[in-house]
Amino acid sequence: MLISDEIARVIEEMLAGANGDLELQRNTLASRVGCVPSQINYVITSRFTPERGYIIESRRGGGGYIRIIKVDVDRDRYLMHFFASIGDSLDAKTFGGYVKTLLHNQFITEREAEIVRTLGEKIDDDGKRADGLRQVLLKLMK
Amino acid sequence: MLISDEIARVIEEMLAGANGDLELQRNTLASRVGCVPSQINYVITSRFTPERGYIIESRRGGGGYIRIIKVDVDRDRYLMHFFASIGDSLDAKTFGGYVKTLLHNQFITEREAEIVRTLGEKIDDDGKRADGLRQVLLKLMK
DNA sequence: ATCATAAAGTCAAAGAAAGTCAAAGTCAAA
DNA sequence: TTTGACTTTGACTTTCTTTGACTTTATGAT
Repeated sequence: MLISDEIARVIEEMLAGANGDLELQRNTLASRVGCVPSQINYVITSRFTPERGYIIESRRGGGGYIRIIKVDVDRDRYLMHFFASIGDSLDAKTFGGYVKTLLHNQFITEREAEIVRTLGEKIDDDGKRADGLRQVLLKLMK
Repeated sequence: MLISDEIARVIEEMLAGANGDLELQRNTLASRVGCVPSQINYVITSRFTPERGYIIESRRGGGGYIRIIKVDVDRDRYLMHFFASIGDSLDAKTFGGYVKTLLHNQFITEREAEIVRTLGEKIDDDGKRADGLRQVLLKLMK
């Protein structure tokens, strides 16, 4: 049984008890579960990724922390479906369509749509475009 | 809980009760909140910066004080200046700095900042990055 | 003018967290 | 049995905070 899996289990447990919004101390967790601190980073980057619906924030120095937010993708059928339907590649035109839909359904404001369109135009790669849109959605679902 | 955050909280509170123009005694505040006087300076320089829309004045000696003014910058003028300072090429880090500044000065919301950051990460080219940010600003200035 | 006192400012050291990265280990699949 | 993905470890880096000794500036009394 892997330590990393154990760490992930503990984090998920804490996350559940914190309504999907958890703030933890890296060193504390590391010593509690018995591993080196940097392994916490490994677990987070390998398992609590944006792709899987997690948002990570952190701060160093005194009073530092790591914040893990679980985006409840199931909360909204529509968004979930939307999210899934994006796929891993998106040409510019389709991208625009998605933005329009989001705006229409009031998931984003007009200003936000402008920003997404404008920056979307600067992305060359279809994969990155899909990735970007999915990540934006995750942030907004917070 | 950080003492610096507590100090910042107290200052903001006083600032609110003083219509954005506050004069305080460093030593008095320090002893009230229980820290060394120089920590007040630390909090001011790390949190009440011009970037975030504060002006600091002070005087030493008998009857000395620190004055903190929360300033509301003129939107269009500021954006214009900002716009000009971007230039035609922007590395990822500088881009992030600009976003932070816009957020701090409340020209964009937290959500909008997230969008800009997320999509900004998907842009490879320094020129396109600068271009994108400038265009976003133009949209917001409308 | 000079000196005592009262502020605030500066700066560097120490402390407290988290981040990065590469080397070494594990293990299953080809 | 070699390869390659995934894991474990620890040294080193970066960021942020706390503290205190020392400096500078202002006021007022002698």
